[in-house]
Amino acid sequence: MAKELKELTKRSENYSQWYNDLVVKADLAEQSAVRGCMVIKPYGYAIWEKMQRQLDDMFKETGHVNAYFPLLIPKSYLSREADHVEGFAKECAVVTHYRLKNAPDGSGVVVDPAARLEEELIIRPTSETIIWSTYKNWIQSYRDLPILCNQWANVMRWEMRTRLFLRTAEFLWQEGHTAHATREEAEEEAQRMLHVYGDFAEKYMAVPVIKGVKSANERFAGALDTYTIEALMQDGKALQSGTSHFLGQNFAKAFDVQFVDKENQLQYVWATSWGVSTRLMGALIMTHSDDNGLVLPPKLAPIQVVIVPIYKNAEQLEAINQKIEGIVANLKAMGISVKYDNADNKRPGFKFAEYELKGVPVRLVMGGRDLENNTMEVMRRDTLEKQTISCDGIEAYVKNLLDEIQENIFQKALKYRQENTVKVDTYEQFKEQIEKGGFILAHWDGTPETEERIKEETKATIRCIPFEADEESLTPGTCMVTGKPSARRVLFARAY
RNA sequence: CGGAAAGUAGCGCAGUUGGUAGCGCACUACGUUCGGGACGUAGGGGUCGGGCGUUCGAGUCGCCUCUUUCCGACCA
Repeated sequence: MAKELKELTKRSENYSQWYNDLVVKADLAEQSAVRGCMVIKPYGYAIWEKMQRQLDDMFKETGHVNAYFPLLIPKSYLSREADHVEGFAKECAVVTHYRLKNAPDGSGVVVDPAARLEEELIIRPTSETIIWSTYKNWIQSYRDLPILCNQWANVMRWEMRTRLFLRTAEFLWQEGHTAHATREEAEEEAQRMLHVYGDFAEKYMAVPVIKGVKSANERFAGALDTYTIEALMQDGKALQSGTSHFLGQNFAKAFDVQFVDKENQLQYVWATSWGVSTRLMGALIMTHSDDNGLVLPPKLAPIQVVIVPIYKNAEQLEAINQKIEGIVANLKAMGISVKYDNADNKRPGFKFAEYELKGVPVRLVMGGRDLENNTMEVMRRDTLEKQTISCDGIEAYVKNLLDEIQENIFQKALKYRQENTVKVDTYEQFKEQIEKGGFILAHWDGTPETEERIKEETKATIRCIPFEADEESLTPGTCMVTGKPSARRVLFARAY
């Protein structure tokens, strides 16, 4: 194995170090000079674009449209909704001035003290407030409802500790903000979007997720209910991968958004918001990767197939080029993104290692032997298995293999999660089990106090109250901590 | 904002009792190679985070300062 990969493996005892190295070495992203921010590099961004496109299609299919709202939010807006103010992190970037001037001593530019803003502007940490202040003007009658808008944007939260893709000061996301005439419709919307996220995670990212509702402690500030998808990473920690909130009438009341219903009565509208971010990239990386690097699901891989020639001289390369040309064209015609890397400045072994690091699902190799035999070597990234097969019909074989890889990595992740999800009945067992990582299903008395105590003593939180559960989990029991009655088991884990 | 550590070439690091900076990777040129990150030869690149001090002399010692990383609190 190559030196650099050995280094990567050696460090894998420290998962977070391994993760960071992987992100950097696979050329996905790097730390920016700006505190806590990241530079998403072209290869990483290509993955994000694929995710974005797919999600956007799914939003459109469910009747949503895109819009865009301002980056800057007047400070007073953030004071409107009481719970939102109380619960939301105050770590925000604040704009106080609107002009620079040349420093009198010629040392560069300084902030012009005369250009102080009367009201400070906040760089959006999320857009509920600015959007609801806008919706107020869009909504008069029940005929104006529902409003089903989504925004692709960047947001900023001045996080104390950051990690590439998982928690950065600035991140890319989409936030859906909808307005409805009835409570039922809004609740339905919040759940619908959670299922869209769940489908996306499982069918495209090949990341199995548990869908459920958050406990009061973990709920979004200002929401009546927060629905979540929770994924289990390979180090046994949970990652909240997407959330959908039923906001009730809280924001409508805070921003005075009312409509006239069919009976000519004035009503406050019902709201939802939902979002996923570049954190999904973190989930993708941490769910599938191994010590050779990234493993990408074929449906999101920017390069699905890479072809590497092995040759001794220019004539041989020319012969291989000609042979490959047709195969590349056929693969492309089938909608497969393929890269033929016949660059002369890297040796084959280098290319192999590099594309493995980048998680390309399938590698095809043609050398002198293959040229004579009309064969190619096929390697699949998920299992690293190699096979030599005939060039005739290789396109169909590859197409099929991509589907198989997509399914296989999902099953592998699902198996891992199943093996690392256990039920415990006593607090002692719980404390022991939580050290091993993984999901724990346990009974809880439903009080924030007990939840808080568990968090303090074990660092574990209630990830969600799952929608789907086996019969035993839905049978009442007693809280593992207090012994009080519990309606059902809930999902615990340590989380990112 | 509390606790710990680190700043020396693009990256990762070494640098002894103070004597004027080195290694690996990467980079450039040429040649030989090419079925799992090639090798040889020859090159280019740093006034050691910043400031002050001690000293004939500071990467090394002292003080101050800045920055970053890690562990906590906060969070998609």
